[in-house]
Amino acid sequence: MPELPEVETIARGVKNRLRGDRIVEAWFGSRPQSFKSPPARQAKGLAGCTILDVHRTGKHIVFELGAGQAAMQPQRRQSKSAPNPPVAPDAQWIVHLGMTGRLLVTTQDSPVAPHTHARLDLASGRELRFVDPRLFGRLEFRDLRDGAATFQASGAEPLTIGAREFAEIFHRRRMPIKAALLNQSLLSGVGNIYADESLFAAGIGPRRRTNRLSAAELERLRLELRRILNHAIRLGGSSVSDYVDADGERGFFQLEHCVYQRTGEPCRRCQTPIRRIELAGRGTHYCPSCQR
DNA sequence: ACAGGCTCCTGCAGGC
DNA sequence: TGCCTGCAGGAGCCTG
Repeated sequence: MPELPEVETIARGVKNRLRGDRIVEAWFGSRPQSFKSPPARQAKGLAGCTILDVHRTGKHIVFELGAGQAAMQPQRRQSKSAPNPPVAPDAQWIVHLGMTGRLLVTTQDSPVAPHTHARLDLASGRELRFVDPRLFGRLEFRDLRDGAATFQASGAEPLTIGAREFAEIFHRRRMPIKAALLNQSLLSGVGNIYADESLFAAGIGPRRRTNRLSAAELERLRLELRRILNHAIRLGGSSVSDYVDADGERGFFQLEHCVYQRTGEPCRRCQTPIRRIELAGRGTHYCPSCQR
């Protein structure tokens, strides 16, 4: 299940492979759940666009697109020396992987996997495919020339948020801290794994109400969350090619979880069995001794 | 405005 | 061996 570190790694991998390539034609399937904007409009908008950049915002992968040939010119002029200057995009394609969504870069003749909901034919002869068995992922196209707003995450960015803003966000709420970490309108990108792991690292019980946490505890949580996310990004980086190319989720779960899905196993710090409860509708794992 | 619960969807693990 | 049940979860929506 891709959270911030996985999405960051995938976005980097896709960017390295596809930047500068052009979408010749796009095909969309017939599962309406997958499409945040109408599939016919997405296909029409994507056709002919050049992929200028790919990056992560929250758990979303954002493709910055240039319409037609004009977008390629600045890249050609600059190709050898300095990095390309930023080019204002004409459109964006926004991919949310949900739980089971994957982006695959394949050749055009490779067999189409079940649950493939979108295929983009590329000028390089390759194909970018969106595969998503559980249909929790979403695809959206925004034509910025039509006045659509640039995509923005609803919550703050966990890797860069400062101490004051972090404290302000959580201090006003009364919900359990675990629920708050999962709330994407507060922080964007944290999912179940990293919520549990960061709370363990910070020594905070998942049921604690956010407004009852001390300033020191909130700051500890902010720093541990950032540390764990960055650590996971470093681990994920090594396996991006496997993931994007073919079948591998291999490598993405190298991260040594301390609590997540370790119910009943001994805490790595104090040997107390890890406990599992349900909180905010999610399985929640914690050490009853280390987390207060 | 906020908190919390429900729902979507399918693959897989575990039990009988 | 094969079927059935329950579980996994991101985020939008609904209710209190």
